[in-house]
Amino acid sequence: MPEIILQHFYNRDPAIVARELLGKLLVRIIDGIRLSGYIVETEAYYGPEDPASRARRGGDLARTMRGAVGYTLIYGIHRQWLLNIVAHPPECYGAVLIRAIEPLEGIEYMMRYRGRYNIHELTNGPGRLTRALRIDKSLHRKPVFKSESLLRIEKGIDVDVKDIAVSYRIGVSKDLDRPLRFYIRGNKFVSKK
DNA sequence: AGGAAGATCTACT
DNA sequence: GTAGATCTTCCTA
Repeated sequence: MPEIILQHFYNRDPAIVARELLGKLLVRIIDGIRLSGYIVETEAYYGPEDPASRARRGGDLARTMRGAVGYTLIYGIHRQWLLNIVAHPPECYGAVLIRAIEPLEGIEYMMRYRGRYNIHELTNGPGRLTRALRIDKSLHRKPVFKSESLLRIEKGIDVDVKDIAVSYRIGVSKDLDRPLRFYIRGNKFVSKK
């Protein structure tokens, strides 16, 4: 039986959650088919004090980032959907962006749907993985800690601390002074070295 | 009602 | 390496 990750896992600092999400299994059920992949790259985002955070702009995204943890936060940019998980201590803002996964189940389905047949180009980027897993705005604000969710996070593999690499975030024009991107060193499915 | 910004991806040179 | 595609969201008037 697959083991779901419980809600309290997300009730911590987003950087901690981002690091510990590495190796977890992202599972998507679509048309009764199970698609999945190990999370191999994440980024942590904070509240309005974070120049790269969507919380800065207010509105629904900011409210969601301060709302219940363990829920999806999905927003569009440049015609793609980006998947985040709300994660923060009580009364704070925070979310973790899922940037890349290593495909495990349903690889053929993902290839057909995305029209890409090179496995290394299937899910190595935040916009790419949402397309491969058919994730869109209809999955916004849904719990990933329930075993019946169509998009959820399950226990995956243990990642050794020494295999975790850290860098500054990618694609942001103004970053914080501390590196908030986490990825599995040497993994072939990470979006960038 | 309009405008601007943006946590990207792809194709082409 | 870089330009351009093309969409959602929020802010201002």
